[in-house]
Order: sequence, then C-alpha cells, then structure tokens
Amino acid sequence: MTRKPQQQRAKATVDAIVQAGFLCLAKHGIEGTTTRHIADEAGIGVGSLYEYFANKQEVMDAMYQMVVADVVSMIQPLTPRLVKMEIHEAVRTLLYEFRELLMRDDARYLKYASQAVNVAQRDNLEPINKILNDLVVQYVMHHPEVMRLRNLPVMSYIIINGGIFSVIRHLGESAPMLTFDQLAGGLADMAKHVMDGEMRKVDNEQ
Amino acid sequence: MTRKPQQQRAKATVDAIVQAGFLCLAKHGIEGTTTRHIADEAGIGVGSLYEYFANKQEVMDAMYQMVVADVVSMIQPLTPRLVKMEIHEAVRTLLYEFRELLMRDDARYLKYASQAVNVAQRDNLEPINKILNDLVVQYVMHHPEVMRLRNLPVMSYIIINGGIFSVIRHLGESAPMLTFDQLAGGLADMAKHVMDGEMRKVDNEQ
Amino acid sequence: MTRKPQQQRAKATVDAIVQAGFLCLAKHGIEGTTTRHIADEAGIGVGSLYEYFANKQEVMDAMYQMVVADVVSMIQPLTPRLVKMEIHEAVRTLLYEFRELLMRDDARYLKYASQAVNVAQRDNLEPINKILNDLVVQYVMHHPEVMRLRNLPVMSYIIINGGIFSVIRHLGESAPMLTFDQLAGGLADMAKHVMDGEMRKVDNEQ
Amino acid sequence: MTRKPQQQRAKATVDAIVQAGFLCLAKHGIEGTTTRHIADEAGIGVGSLYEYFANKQEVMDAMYQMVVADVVSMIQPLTPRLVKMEIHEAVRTLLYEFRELLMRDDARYLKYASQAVNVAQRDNLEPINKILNDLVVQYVMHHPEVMRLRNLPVMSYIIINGGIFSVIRHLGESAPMLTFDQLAGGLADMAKHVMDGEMRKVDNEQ
DNA sequence: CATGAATGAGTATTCATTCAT
DNA sequence: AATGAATGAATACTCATTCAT
Repeated sequence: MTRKPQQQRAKATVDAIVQAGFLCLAKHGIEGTTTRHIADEAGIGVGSLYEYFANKQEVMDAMYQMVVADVVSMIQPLTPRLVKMEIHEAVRTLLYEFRELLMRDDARYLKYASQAVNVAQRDNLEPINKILNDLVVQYVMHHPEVMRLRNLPVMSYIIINGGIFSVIRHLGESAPMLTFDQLAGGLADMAKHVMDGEMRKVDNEQ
Repeated sequence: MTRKPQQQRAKATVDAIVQAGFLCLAKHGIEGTTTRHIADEAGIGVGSLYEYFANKQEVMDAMYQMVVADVVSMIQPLTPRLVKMEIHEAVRTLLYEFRELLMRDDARYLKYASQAVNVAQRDNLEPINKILNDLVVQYVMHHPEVMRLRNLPVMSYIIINGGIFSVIRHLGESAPMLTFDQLAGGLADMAKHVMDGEMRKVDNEQ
Repeated sequence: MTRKPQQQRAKATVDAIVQAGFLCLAKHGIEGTTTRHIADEAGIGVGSLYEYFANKQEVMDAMYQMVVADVVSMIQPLTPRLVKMEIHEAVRTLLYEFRELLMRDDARYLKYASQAVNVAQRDNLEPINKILNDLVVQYVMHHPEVMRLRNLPVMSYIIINGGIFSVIRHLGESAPMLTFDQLAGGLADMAKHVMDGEMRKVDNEQ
Repeated sequence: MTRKPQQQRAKATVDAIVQAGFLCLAKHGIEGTTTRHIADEAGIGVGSLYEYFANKQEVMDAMYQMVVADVVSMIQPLTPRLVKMEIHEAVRTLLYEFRELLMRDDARYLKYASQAVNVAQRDNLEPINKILNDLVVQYVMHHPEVMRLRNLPVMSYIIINGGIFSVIRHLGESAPMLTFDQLAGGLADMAKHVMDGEMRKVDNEQ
C-alpha cells in the first residue's frame, strides 16, 4: 500500500528515489534500469521503494512530473523579462536557459529526453504547452503589432516543437557540425524572419 | 549461425519477419514486442526467426534499414522535380510525400518513428542526411541566388530537423489543433520567410 | 547481481542449492541437470538460485569447491596417523577413507567424480594435489630411508593418479570382478613392491 | 529411416561424418558440438546426416566404436612382439604406442578421451578389456614363471587402469612436471617391481 | 539420395513485485 | 517503517529432429 510521505524523512526518501531514477537512466538506459538499481542508487532497500511508489511506472511518472515542473519553473520567472525583449533576443535567451536546464546535473534531463520513448504520443506534455502558450500570449500582449498575424498558432507550433527537438538532437550529437550558438542564433533569426515576413504579407494583403 | 536465404521460400520468410516486426511494434510498442510475437505475426516458428536473424536487435536493425531505404527512395526520384520548384512549393510537396510515406500501411513507419528510442543519438541516420543534403545542394545549384546566404547550413539543419519532428509529432497527435495542411503550409511559409529575410539581410550588409 | 547471504535464512538456501546440485547430478547426469531441477530439488524458486549464484556454472563450481574441501579435510586430520604407518597399511587406510568419502550420502561424490568432465584438464585440482604432496613429504620425513629414492615424484604421480582413478572406476562398476578389499590390498602391495624394488635398485647401483 | 550405406559414396559420407565428429569435439567441446557443426564440418547438409544416423547419439556411438576399434587394432598386431619382451620393455613399448594413438590427428582421441563423460560408467569398454586380457594371457603363456602369481588379475587391473588414466591425464596437462618418458619408464619400473615383489612373496610363502 | 528450411519444446536467465521479519 | 529474501512469469535464444522439394 502506497503511503503519502508525511514526515520529513519520508520526503527525503521519495526525492532520493526520483534522483536515483535519473542517475540510473543516464547510466543504464531505459531498458537497463531496474528497480533494484534505483533502490541501490538511492541507498535504500527495494522494499522501501515500494513503500512510496506502487510500481516502477510510478517512479518514471514522478520523474516525468519533475521534468515538467522544472521546465515550467524555469520559464515562469523568466516570462516577465522575455516578453519585454525583442523576438530575436527572447528566443535566444529562452534557448540558452533551456540548454542550461537540459545539461544540469550531468545532462540528466537531456539523457532523459533522449531516452524518453513515445515523445510524440504523450498528450500530457500539457503543462509545458500551457506555459509556452502563456508565454506567447503575454508576448503578444506586449507587442501588439504581432496580433495582426493570422498564422500565429501555426508558427508557434513549428518554432516551439522544431526548436525543442533541434536543440535536444544537437546537444546529443557526438560530433556536431554546428555550435550551439549557431543553432540558437539560427532559431532566433528564423523566428524574426517569420515575424517580419508574415507581417509584410499581412501588409500586402490589405 | 545465421543463414543467408538461398531459396525462394526463405526470402519470403525473411520479408514476412520484417513486416511482422512493424506490425508488432505498432500493436505492442517497442518494449512489449517479443520475438514470439513477431514469429507468430509472421506465421512462423520462433526458431525460423533465428535462422535468419542472429537476435532480436537484428530484426530491429532490418526494420530500420527498410525505413531508411524507403525514405531515400521516396526522395531520390522526387529530387529533379523539387529542385525546379519555388521554395514554398518544394517544401510543401516534400512534406506531403513524407506524410504519405509515414501513413502508408496503417501508419507503420509513423508508429515506428514515434517509438524509436534514442532517435537523437543515432548517428547512422546518415543515408537520410546525405540524401537531404544532396537535395539542398542541388536545389542551390538550380537557384543560384540562394548561394549568397551564409547561414544555409544552419537553416537547413533547423528546417529539416524541426520539420521532421513537427510532422511526426503532429501526425501522432490524437486531437491535433492544426490540420496537416496548415502545418505543411506553415513550414513552407517559414522556409520562404527565412530565405527572403536572410536575402534581405545580406543585401543590407553590402 | 549476486548477493552475499547475510541472513541466516539465506545461508541455508545457499547450502540447499549446492546439496540439490549433487542430487540432480546423480539423478539426471550433468547434461540433464537444469537450473529448474536444482531449484525444485532445493525447494526454492528459480529466481532464488540466481540471487546467490550468477549462473549455473557457479553452482557447479561451488560443488567442486565443496568436493575439494571435503577431500582435503578428510586427509588433513588423517596425515599424522598415516605418516607413522608402514607404507602398506598407510595406503590401505587412505583408500578406505577415500572410499568412505566417495560413498557418503548415496555416493554423491562418486557420482560427481564419474560425471565430472575434463577431470584430466582441470589444473585447479591443486588443493588436493597440495595436500597429497604434503602427505608424501611428511611421510618421507618419518621414513628417512625412503629419501634415497630418486624416482619418488614419478612413483607418487603414478600411484596417486592411478590409484584415484582405479578406485573411482571400480566403485562405479555395476558388476565388479574384484572386491574393494582386493583392489585396496593390491594398490597397497604395489606401493610396497615399488618401494622395495626401488630401494634394492639403489642398493645395487652403489 | 536410417539406411545402411551400401554404395561406395555412402561409406565415404558416413566416415566423413564420424571424422567431423572428432574435429568438432576437439574444437567446441562436447557440449558445444551440434549436429549442424558436424554436418558443416563433414561438408554435407544436416538432413544427410540423419540419412545415416538415427540421431546425434548414434554419431557419438560411432565415434566411440572407432576409438575402440583403433585401440584394438593397435594392440592386436603388436601382441606377438610384446609377449616376447621382458615386462619392462613390453610396458614401455605399449605405452609409447598408446601415446602415438592418442596424439594422432591433432590429438583427436586424447581430446575425445578427456571429454568423454562417464568414462568410469561405460561397461562396454569390453572390447578393449578383452584385447588387454588376451595380451596378459598370452604374455603369461610366454612367461610361465608368472603363472605362479595369485594376484595377477588385481595387478593387471591396477596397472592397466592406472596406467591408462595416468597417461591421459599427463598428456592433457598444460605444464607437466614429468616428461612422458619418465612416466612411461615409471610405469614400466612399477610393473617390474610388482612382478618381482610378488614373485618373491610367493617364494617366501612356500 | 540430398538438402536446407522450418520447427517448438526446452534452457538459462531476469526482474518487478510481495511479504515475513 | 524498513528491508532483503523469495518468487515465478516472462523472455531471448538453441538445437535435435522432421519433411517437402
């Protein structure tokens, strides 16, 4: 029977397990990670793991929640600053922060993301989508001229998804042909060009 | 010891196994796919599978080879036509063909791509990278004005990777908020904007 | 990952597995012995076997170690008495003790020895060789006249190896033409004759 | 259905299979030898193997028969010469011939003997026992004084079995401490000593 | 006669999960 | 609360044997 951790010690244990989960994933890959690995890495017995998580999947889920939460809490405090920036700088800033998050703690999250199966399937990327949408919305509110673009949702979708994947792929490359700065700059340029181009298109239509 | 299929019957068996591999992957997911599943689906005994493939991974590899080969042989004959098109139309055309390939046979390849772990890691996406590079190179040769862009490699990288992932993600969504046409159009627009924008930038620099 | 048995219960399990190993070898022969046989015979689940032994071979190795240890701890306490005996009696005594060990627990060790492949190859019969050499050395020290024999190493080799194999072979015969007493007496006589004969030879050479 | 080889070609095939059996045993060991290995080595298809042998065991049996036959046909023509020799020389000669047989064809028979499980059990070593008994009987007939020994059967048993095993063990040692010549000489000396000693005993008893 | 393709019962081994202490 | 011992269903893979061609 899973218990809600009520004491201080219990909370620490739960956390240790999730941390251990990331470490194991990085070490042994997703298929090579066993509950025993995780328990050992967390410095507890297997039995104890099952005191706090009903099964292995729940540990994975907790890891996922943590990734999502951390992405959200990276973007949230950043938003006020981002929305005031010009698009080019905003994109670059966000990407650099994103990279920092992915590389933190021995690239824990990058490795997680690279391993994570079914990326395409998960419909519960929602919180991240939501915060990104918020960001877009607020950005638009600070830059009223953008509001005229009809294509905004499509373009956001592409830039966001394409950007995320390009960065993950790039960071995982053993012999990258581009520097990260080139990539970030390129994505930022692209966003700028798209905005300018779309704007111009709207102007011409009228 | 793996045997090379010498008789007609044997060739058919090998093929049936790879086909069954795709089916099983779609049905049970990558972790849920067992050698017995594959053998059953192929209508053969487990032993027969091992007559032609040294282990499970080799079946997976054969599937991968087939995907790569099919992508290549989709793009190759298309190239002459694409290079003559204007960028916007070229991108849209390519994306529609790509979708057709992904959705073929009950979305066999789409499901494969969605499942494929470590997509980011695989450095042996090479044949596909190569054919896409060829396409870019030939496109440039037919559109000399593009040659002036310094940013070409970066932009190709982003559009290609971002585009592939956006499409896969979109096709896998159960409740997409965009139509495929919107997505393809968006990517095409984006490519156009980037080209125009970069061009303008180069012009201004001079 | 193999675990070291820490609790009392675990130690008993490890022992039960090794015991079961001998039983299975006797019942099904070396090729017919499966890990499941052993686990069943030990009254445990297969998984438990693998908690303490990395693989089947390790169980076999543990059995081997036990045989070696038991042979050694049969001879060791016997040595002081043997070295004081006359050669004929010493050989007979040792052989009878050896038989007792081989026949113990339903001839567990005899059956093991009969099955043991590559007996000839194993260079790690060492502990047994060592204790036997010790025995010879100590025997010589108590019987200084023997020291004159040049041939000692050769003769020991022959008597020891030939004796061991003759006894194993004899005990395994379904319809032996000799009694064990005849065999043991014969080996003892032989040792005596060899000693006397070699001694005489040395005398004549001088 | 197994067929008796009636044609010339068929006989050659049967022989090739048995030869291949020895080769495989030497290469892969007894547990690593598969019917496919044997068929491949013999240069035929698996199916063909089963045309001549009902199952794998029959191939092994044929190998065994061949070993036995070869041992017998080594000793048989040698017997007339051996019986005329003095005991010491007879033993040495026989052992050297035995070694030659064991080492022939890349130590094929030695490896077979080292691998052969259950050596001790097989009661059908008979043909070899018989020819050796014949040898002893004929030897006695040529050396009438030996007939007085009561212990003859026991001593033969020990010398023969002990001798065979000592030689096999010695030839298989990677770092032997004795030369073969020392071993053979030692066994010959031993036989001589035993005969002399027993003779003397009989003399004293009278 | 010859073959090699097909087979599937059988084997070693793993690992998430349970539970007695 | 914590643990580690026990478990057994599940999995990848092997190989003697059969049989259609």
